[in-house]
Parts: sequence; C-alpha cells; structure tokens
Amino acid sequence: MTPVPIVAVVGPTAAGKTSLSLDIAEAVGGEIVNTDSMQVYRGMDIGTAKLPVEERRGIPHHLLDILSIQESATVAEFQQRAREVIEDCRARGVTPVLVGGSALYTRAVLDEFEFPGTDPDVRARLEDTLAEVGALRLHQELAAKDPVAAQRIIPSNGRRIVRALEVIEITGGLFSAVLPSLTYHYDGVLQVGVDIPREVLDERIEQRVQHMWDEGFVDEVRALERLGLREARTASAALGYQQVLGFLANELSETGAQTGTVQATRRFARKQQGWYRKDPRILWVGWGDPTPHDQVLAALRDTSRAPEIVADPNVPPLL
RNA sequence: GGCCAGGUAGCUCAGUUGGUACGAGCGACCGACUGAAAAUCGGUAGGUCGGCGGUUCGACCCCGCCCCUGGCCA
Repeated sequence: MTPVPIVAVVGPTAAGKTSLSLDIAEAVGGEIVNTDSMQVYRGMDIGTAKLPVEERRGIPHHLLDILSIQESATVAEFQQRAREVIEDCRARGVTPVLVGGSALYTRAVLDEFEFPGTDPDVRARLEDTLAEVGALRLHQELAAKDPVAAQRIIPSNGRRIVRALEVIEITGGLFSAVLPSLTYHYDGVLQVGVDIPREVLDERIEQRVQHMWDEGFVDEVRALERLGLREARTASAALGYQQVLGFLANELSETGAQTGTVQATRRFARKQQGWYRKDPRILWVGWGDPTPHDQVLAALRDTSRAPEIVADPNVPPLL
C-alpha cells in the first residue's frame, strides 16, 4: 500500500496552529492527531486551549482526553499510541495531521526514537536516594557507571540523572543522553512551523489568557482540584493550572495568578521556539499574504519545497 | 508642618565600621534536553548604590540641603 503523507503543524503556543491544522485537514481530507502533552487530560479544557467539539468542523480528533488528571502522561506511551493512530489513518488512506506544541512528543512520534523502558520500583528508589543525598552525589554514581552520560548531564539536574541511572540499571547497558539525529520514522512527512513575530505572539498570549479567565478558567481548576488536581504529579504543573492552584491556596492573588500565567506562557513559547528553530526540516509559514494555509497547500503541491515528500516517489500528490 | 523608617540591577531586597558593588531571588535573553517535557536543569547580560553640594588622598557608606515613598504625630 502506498504510504499517505503525514503533516505536522508545530510552533509556539498561541501562534495559530489549531486553525491552520483544521484548514489543512479539510483540504487534504485528513484527521487531526493531538501532540500536546496537556490536552491529553480529560477536564483540562480552557487552560490548555483545547478546541471545543463544536469547533472541530466534523473532523475526527485523536489523542485528546485520553487520560484522567490522576494519571501521568509519558512520552513513551504517547509515542506508542500516536503511532497506532497514524498507522490506522494510513491504513484507511487518511492523512494524519499532527498538531501540538510539545516538541519532544512530536519528535518522539515522527522521528526514530526508542525508549529503553522503565521500572516504577527502581525509579522510586532512585528518587528517594536523590532526595536524600542530592543530585551531585548521584551524579558521581552515574559518572562511575557511565562516564559519557555523566559528562552530558549537568550534575545539578537530578531528574535526568535519575532517569539515566534507571536505564542503566534495568538494561544493564549504558544511557545515551544524546538526542537522536533528525531521522523520520515515516515516509512523506511535512513539518509546518507557524512563524509569528515575538511582539504579536506576546500580545496573543496575553489575550488568550484573558480569554481563559473570561471563559471560567478558575472554576475549571476549582472543579479539577476536587478531583485531585493538586496531588496530580504532572497535570498540576500545567501552565495556568499551577498558578490558579496557587491562587486557590491563597499563595497568590487572582491578578497575580493571571499575570503569572501570561509570563510563564511567554517563557514557554520561547522554549518551544528554541526546539523548533534547530530543526532544519521544518517548513516555516509566516503570517500575512499569502496566508499560512495557502503557503502549506502550495508546499504540498510544489515538491521542491517539501523535500521529504519529494524524496519518496511512492507518495502520491496530495491535491 | 514635625518625627521615624526607607530610597542599591527591570522587580523584591541583601551589603560595605569610607578604599574600585561578593550581591541574592525573581524577571529578561541564550542554551541543554530520550518514559513528569506546559517538566527538569545550565549560561549570559543588567547598577554613575534618589538628586545637588560639602568633608576627605578617596564617599554608595560621613555632613548639609532638596526630591520621592511608607508610617506615626500634629
């Protein structure tokens, strides 16, 4: 069977990925696959800017609302589920359109990326040790077992040191702390990056956060708090949610929570841009004329601008 | 109007008994990143120490006046 192309829309939060992805999906008859690490949680809607069902233009959306906030999403599991969805789409001749701002998630799905496994007991033990002796001491242990990994992980980053030691312990091998080279796992991938001037982005973020508050974000968090959000390891750290939890705990004023959310979201957007700007495969589409929509459709037609698609003669033209 | 406290990095504040500001946290910017990634961690840039005068070899630190902020008194 000839592979169907894959389109991935990436870029910083609030840049306009969602509407672009809908346009693309409509134009090529595709389905949306979420690659946002927080939109996977049920009930986290307003704060993650999850597209309401009635605005999805009837296009199937995958991998939204697949976990309760009590659960903790992981890249490895997400990778597996996303690949299953992609396989399913391709088998049906449908183009998967991935959208989301979690760069590691997108890469784990699109690129050759193998996760060595995990063990809750080993992990828990290492985390206890970390809390006891501190990152520096653990880093010495790592240096003894895997000098190369130790050299690549900064001695103060306890989290990554723990993971490296975990992998070493359960595999009996070494831990490679280097990101794999940029090699697609699939044929016919087109990554589209939404480019947007920093001032415009900052403005949009502020508006988005204001809109969240207008839509009842605080109530959403209050309801989730009753369901255990505060104790949720991952979900409680989501942008905005952590600030509102602070407000509900009286550690912050409501205004402080709101401005804090804007500030944290801006910082997050910078971090996202950092990830994407070093991936040379991304086709950047800017705002203005022609529209991003038209730029992408042109790219899908003009094979010279979508080298990954051209590279595979088996991929049929999209339009 | 008087008294007291305070005016030091974008913000909140340390600090120097007078000898080139050791600054810190947050923020900003840049970066790392393989099972929490909206996480975790690293690096860099920011200050004529409220203004003007004086004392001194030398003042952010002493003196005088002024301006500003907060509190108390009238």
